[in-house]
Amino acid sequence: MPELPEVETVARNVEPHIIHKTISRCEVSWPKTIATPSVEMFQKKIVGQKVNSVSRRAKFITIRLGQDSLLIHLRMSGDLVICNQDRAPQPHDRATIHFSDETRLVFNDPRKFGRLWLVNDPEVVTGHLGYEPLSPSFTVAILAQVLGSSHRNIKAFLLDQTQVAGLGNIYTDEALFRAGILPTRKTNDLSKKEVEQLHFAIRSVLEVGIAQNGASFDWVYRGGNFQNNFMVYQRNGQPCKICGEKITKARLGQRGTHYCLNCQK
DNA sequence: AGGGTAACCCGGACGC
DNA sequence: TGCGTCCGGGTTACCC
Repeated sequence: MPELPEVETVARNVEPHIIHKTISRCEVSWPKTIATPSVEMFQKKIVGQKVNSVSRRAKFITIRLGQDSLLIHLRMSGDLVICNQDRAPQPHDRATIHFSDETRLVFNDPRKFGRLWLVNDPEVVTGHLGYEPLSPSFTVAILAQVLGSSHRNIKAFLLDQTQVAGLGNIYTDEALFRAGILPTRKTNDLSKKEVEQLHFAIRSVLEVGIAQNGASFDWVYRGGNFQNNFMVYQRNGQPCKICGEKITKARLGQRGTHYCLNCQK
């Protein structure tokens, strides 16, 4: 095996390092609720299985194995690290999957919010999810349809993974700003033009976020550079980058919600 | 159906 | 310096 640099990675960078490899061993060091089914079953069943493919569904990473599928949700602070056997264990390593060629896939997660599943059918985990916003099937007409069938405020709707899947608090606030829509608006009260703007905003915000490898705030919430593109998120009290008005932060649906009262209607 | 709340976590920021 | 308290990310459970 050639020299393998340690890679702090995002999902789409994992595949080339693990594809077609066979799992020889698995350690889970935080045995409370991290793994489904039980940690014991997880560790036992995963050994001997070969990686067939790596894909993504909303915020879930799906690794199809010979027999089962391994699903990973990083939540906020989770990280996947590809390394060789020389890497010393780190303080927040929660699970380590060893491959027969001595390389490893380490799940590191300071906040212990991330989750792992080993299931026969990935739909058991992801079956409840709504539309994939970057999929061609997610059209303006589809968005208009799901918005029309709900009576909630748009902020809560966008966070609901069973409707449109994959937006978290940051991307919801950023998408609503870019669409010029206040987070308190009702889903079934948006004009045709606003739905079009929202559809475009959801996609572009995710595309930029993915291109930037996500956002970093500090050493825990670390990733890429999307924070440089924040228009409203965590900018409360600061001037709007478009109109100069102070960005407002309010509590909506138990979540910090950031918006510009001038740019968003 | 929608909304509100609590729980799960813990490093960091803040106040005293 | 040191200690206590609160925050926030995503999700589920549960209640009204």
